[in-house]
Amino acid sequence: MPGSEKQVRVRIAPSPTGNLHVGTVRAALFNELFARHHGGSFIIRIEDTDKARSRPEFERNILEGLAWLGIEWQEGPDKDGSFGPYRQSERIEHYRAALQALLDQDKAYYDETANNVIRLRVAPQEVRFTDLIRGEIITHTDSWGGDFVIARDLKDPVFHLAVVVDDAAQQISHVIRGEDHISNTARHLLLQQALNLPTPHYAHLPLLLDEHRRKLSKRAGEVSVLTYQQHGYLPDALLNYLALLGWNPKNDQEYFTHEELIRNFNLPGIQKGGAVFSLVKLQGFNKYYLRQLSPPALLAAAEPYLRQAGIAVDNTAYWQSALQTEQERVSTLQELGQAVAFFAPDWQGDFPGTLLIWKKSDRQQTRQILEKLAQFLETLPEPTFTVQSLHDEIMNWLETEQLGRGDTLWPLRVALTGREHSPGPFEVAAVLGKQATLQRIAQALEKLL
RNA sequence: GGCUCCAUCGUCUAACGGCUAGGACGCUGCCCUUUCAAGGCGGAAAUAGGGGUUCGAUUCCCCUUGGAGCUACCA
Repeated sequence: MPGSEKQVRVRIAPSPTGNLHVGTVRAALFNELFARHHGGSFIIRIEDTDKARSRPEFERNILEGLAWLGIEWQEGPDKDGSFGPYRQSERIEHYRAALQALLDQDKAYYDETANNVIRLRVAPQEVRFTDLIRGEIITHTDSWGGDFVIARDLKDPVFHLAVVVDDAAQQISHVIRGEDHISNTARHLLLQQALNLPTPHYAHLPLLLDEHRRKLSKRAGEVSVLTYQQHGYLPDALLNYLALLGWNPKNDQEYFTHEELIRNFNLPGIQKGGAVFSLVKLQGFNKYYLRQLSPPALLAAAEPYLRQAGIAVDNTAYWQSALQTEQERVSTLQELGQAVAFFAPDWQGDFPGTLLIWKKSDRQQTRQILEKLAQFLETLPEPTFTVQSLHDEIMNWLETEQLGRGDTLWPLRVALTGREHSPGPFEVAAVLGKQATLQRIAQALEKLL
């Protein structure tokens, strides 16, 4: 078309028949990135024409999940624009009018042989359109049998009719949706022709696949965003990972902020083949984003998970330091909450005494060393309880006492943490402070009697 | 079955028709080291097969094979 470029308006049209799905998130993300890259609008339209399965709590879950991820929309059921309403259940009049027009012009008819549903008349023909990602796609109407159902009755339209009417009414310029809709597109084109409506551009995204390379579905497991939220994945990590599933910037960059994604996003960077959703790789991203958090941000993010692990955060500085010792060692906030449990002031070291004994040592020797170490630590002033000073002091002491590192540091670490694997003893002791450190060593000694 | 889409390491992917096919995650060897991580330095790992076109195909065309999606009065 000559003249000014049409305003970019895109949408996602989730049906509120389940909690927010990662596939929906990725479609939402790609639409949002496309809109913002082109200075356009991103719209959320709730497709609740399936009255039996649609539920308001699912709509809420979808909207809250997208907001949690930092995906922004300009118009939606909770954000009025000039193209509302944004729930199909509230747009029945539009569909009724369209259906009536089709019936009046004899472009559609009541099918008396099948429950009196309304069908669109379709002359046998080839339907073609240009997909922005795949190029020209040609379908013959014979392949699905021609006339197709567009409504159960005047007030009960089927998805095909509703999308076409709404996309036109809301001036959608680009329909960016899952590959599973490719075969529906021909029907939508036919409907647009019958209703004299414009045809938007279409771009069909590759599917998200499970480990068996089948379409990611609820049955396949962890597809609900809520689950990832509960497990302690960071929104930025999920967003970054999802953006790279089926799209890439044509270079080696892996980590993107939301703004960088907006700047770099384009349709040619979208892949044609389906992409397997890998929890392992998502964990890698989450680990990376976890490491980027400042101590206050880390505490803020981790607090719900600490509470979940039975930890009351009464001392901000203490818990910030405690979290830092595990920050690089875990991949989710949930793991983090469990990992720092031993820092609780009222921790009762519930571990077997044998765990205190280093592989080349024995019970008696371990006891003697811990006793001596406690006496030595007793002489250190409180300000010495920093990672660096403790390291220097204890290492020096080991040398003068002619003691082995493993023989000493392993039991110390276990005495303080009760764990086979944990942060180093200096890090932990520095957080605990002198008093708690000595107390835990004393507690451990009792296990060696 | 019919229709449609797709095809580079295990996975996500890069490579104007032109270097030893690059990166990331994972796996793995060594170093570091009190454990586990982290970190440093290495390694294994891919163009599905067959025909063309071309001086030259990962790249373009065809066939085969394989996979997926759709095939609802669900969206």
